[in-house]
Amino acid sequence: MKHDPIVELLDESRIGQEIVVCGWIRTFRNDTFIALNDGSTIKNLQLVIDRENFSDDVRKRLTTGAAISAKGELVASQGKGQTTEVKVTELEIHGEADPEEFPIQMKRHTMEFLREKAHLRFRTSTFSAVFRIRHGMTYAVHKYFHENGFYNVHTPIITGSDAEGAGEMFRVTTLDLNDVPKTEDGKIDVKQDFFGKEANLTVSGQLEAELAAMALGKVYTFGPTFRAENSNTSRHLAEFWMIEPEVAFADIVDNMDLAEDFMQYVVKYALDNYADDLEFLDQKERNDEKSKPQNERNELSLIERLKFVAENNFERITYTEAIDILRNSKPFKKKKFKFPVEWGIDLQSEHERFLVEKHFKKPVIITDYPASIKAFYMRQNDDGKTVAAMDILVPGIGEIIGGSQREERLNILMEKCKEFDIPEEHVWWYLDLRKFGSAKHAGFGLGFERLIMFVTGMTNIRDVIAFPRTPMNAEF
RNA sequence: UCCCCUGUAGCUCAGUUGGUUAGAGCAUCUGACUGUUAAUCAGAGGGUCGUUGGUUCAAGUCCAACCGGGGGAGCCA
Repeated sequence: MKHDPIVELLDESRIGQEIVVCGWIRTFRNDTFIALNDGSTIKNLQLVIDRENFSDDVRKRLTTGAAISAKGELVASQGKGQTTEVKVTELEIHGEADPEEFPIQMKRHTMEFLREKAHLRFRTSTFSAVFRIRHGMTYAVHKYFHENGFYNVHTPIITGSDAEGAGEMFRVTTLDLNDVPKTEDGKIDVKQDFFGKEANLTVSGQLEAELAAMALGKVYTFGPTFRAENSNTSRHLAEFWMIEPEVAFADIVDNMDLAEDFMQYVVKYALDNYADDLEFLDQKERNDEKSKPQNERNELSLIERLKFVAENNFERITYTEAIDILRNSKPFKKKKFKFPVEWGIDLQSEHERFLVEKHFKKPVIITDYPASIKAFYMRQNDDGKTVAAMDILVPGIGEIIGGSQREERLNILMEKCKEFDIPEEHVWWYLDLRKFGSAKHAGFGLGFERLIMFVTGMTNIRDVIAFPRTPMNAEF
């Protein structure tokens, strides 16, 4: 059915035209006024039903959630809440929504309740705003990389490489689980499986992206990623989307510059293109925070935070400097930290939060971590103790980006494999890259959902993805 | 996986030291009103108190196990 998106009918320029709209009823007030939403904008269009032209029977079926289309003239509104409205002449009800059963009402629901109604939560203002912004961020990611000379690479979702050490993996198999073929010594006979070897869902496209970068120069991946960790937190998913740029002839500083420029670009894109949705989420956050104690509220509003990030440089410190700051901090001296702070140990959430939310109050890039707490492929620094790693931490979410300059020297990488107990035959292709035209290169991984949390102000990662996959949860 | 909190109407919640027939607001239904803005006003219906077992004359309330949800931690993006 040919029809006009509501987003185009809200300002005065089309007043006087005959229009057709389709959408879902948010409320039907006073037996006369329909608030209609079609997903093209967070705002509703008001339809005015002349009671004399529409029977009681028709009006009775106009309930919250029903799908309708309407034809009529767009006129200047007589009421105060909107500039335009539709004087309806024809009305069609496509699908009723039984008010006794339809669970979504024109009032506040908890995020937990809506999470159980995953098929209907798109109909709410909050989630439609989140998913419009999510789309915009997807577009902004591709736009940024395309405009900066990067090529998108589709790295495999099913992978035979298992030495990345990035986390627990989901096994992929076509073997009959009720009758698994065994070898003579009682182990699973993987030779009979689909790929003739163990296969898993990818935990990262990085190693493959490196191969592409060392030919195409600048590449990025943007795809689904799977971690079979039993993580029950507001910032972990079993299935999430990750963005992984990889750049040849780049060092750790180039990498930081790229990450910061990228973050500022996509945040600015949201501010410039999704003002209505952000305004709504900004207001929602203020309302939600009214019930919280002062010290748990954000000092800046959502939109103020985004503007701040778009306009200010990130703080850059080394791991060693971070340890010094922590050891000289008030909470350390008053023994408020639960975990010890000393050079060589990994930073805990409480330490990261102090640095980002209390000390610097802005995104922080921490570099040059001890080699022992980072992955085997990260480039060893000249001090022999640290590697050229970088994590970007943002207020409220924590780690949003993790990256590094990669070890390009074959002999050092081979030593690292030994140290980390990674058999060379598992990563021969990755090592080969260092044999033939090796060069320094760097990249990072950015959790897309964590970016969406940051941009929308949503506090649970399950509420920024349409169908969250978490332990014991895959209903839809 | 660990620690803490929590589960009462469609939704959000109250329910006292265990004690009659289980409470409110919103939603729903009926009626009134008719330029409303989460419309308003009057009335009505709506409950296996997460599940199972236990203590007790008596359990929404106490105990145990299990199942869900939330917050925090670890792992990380």
